[in-house]
Amino acid sequence: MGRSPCCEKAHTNKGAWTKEEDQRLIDYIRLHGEGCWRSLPKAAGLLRCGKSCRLRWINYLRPDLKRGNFTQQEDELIIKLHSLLGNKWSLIAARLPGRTDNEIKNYWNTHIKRKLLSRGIDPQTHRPLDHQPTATNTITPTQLDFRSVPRVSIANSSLDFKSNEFQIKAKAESLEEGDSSSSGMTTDEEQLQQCKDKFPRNGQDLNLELSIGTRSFGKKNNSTTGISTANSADSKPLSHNKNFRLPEYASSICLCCQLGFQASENCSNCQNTNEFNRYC
DNA sequence: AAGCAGCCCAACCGCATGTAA
DNA sequence: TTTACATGCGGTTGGGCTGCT
Repeated sequence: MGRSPCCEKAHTNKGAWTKEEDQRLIDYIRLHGEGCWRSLPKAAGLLRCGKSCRLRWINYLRPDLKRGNFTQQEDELIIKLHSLLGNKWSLIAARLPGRTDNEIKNYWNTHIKRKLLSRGIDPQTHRPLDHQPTATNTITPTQLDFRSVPRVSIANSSLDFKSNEFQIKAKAESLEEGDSSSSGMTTDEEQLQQCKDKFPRNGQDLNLELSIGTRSFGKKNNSTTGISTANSADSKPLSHNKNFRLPEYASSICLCCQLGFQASENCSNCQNTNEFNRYC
């Protein structure tokens, strides 16, 4: 079954946005807020498709965007997050205040990939380039199908999906407590140790507690996984809900804080509850 | 100065997912 | 339960910019 186009393509502009179009979009959203992207172009007098308007707003016009170069801290945080989440750019962006998924994706492809390759690290697997995969290797983030699991959490460095269909074992905690110098260290443990060496903790312990939310905060519990969705609020887009406030769990899952990111003391995600900030 | 190649990034496209009817 | 629609995500593209010859 083919899908109908999202808009009437014959009468829409494409390509770069003009200043006038930008201003129209900004003015409209200031007056009416985000949401209902399909009808927005017509209402705002723009000859653009709704998706294009949404993208332009999210990636370029939003007032809370941080422009300019990525800092060294952001670089390292992106690398850490990518090693955990894979190409889940929206999840990564949710943990970098003021950065968009598109921006991070571009930055990854143009800078960080090269940087990791120069360090002799495979950007996809975060393993040494000469590493030969074995049958017992743990699953890399990019192999995870997050969509099949509505909400998962990585707590205490270990988790199971769907009754042991597969398992990730990140042993940072046990390494922390155990004797890493022992000759009995496994290959994975060695790699984790290397990873720990590569990413100094800025004086704090690395806590891998991580929760991954779906786009909408649905009402249902997932009985097959036994993992409940985050809240029971209205599942409409956040901007549609005038009573929207940051979910209660948000501060508990702020990964930039959990990772010991130095700037976390001032993490705007944890403090700011306006609707432009996504949960972090 | 002109031509070329490579890089960067804004924008597009197709697909997946959630939801309302 | 099914279907159509709206939205969001990730991969890809292409035009502009920059540096090199």
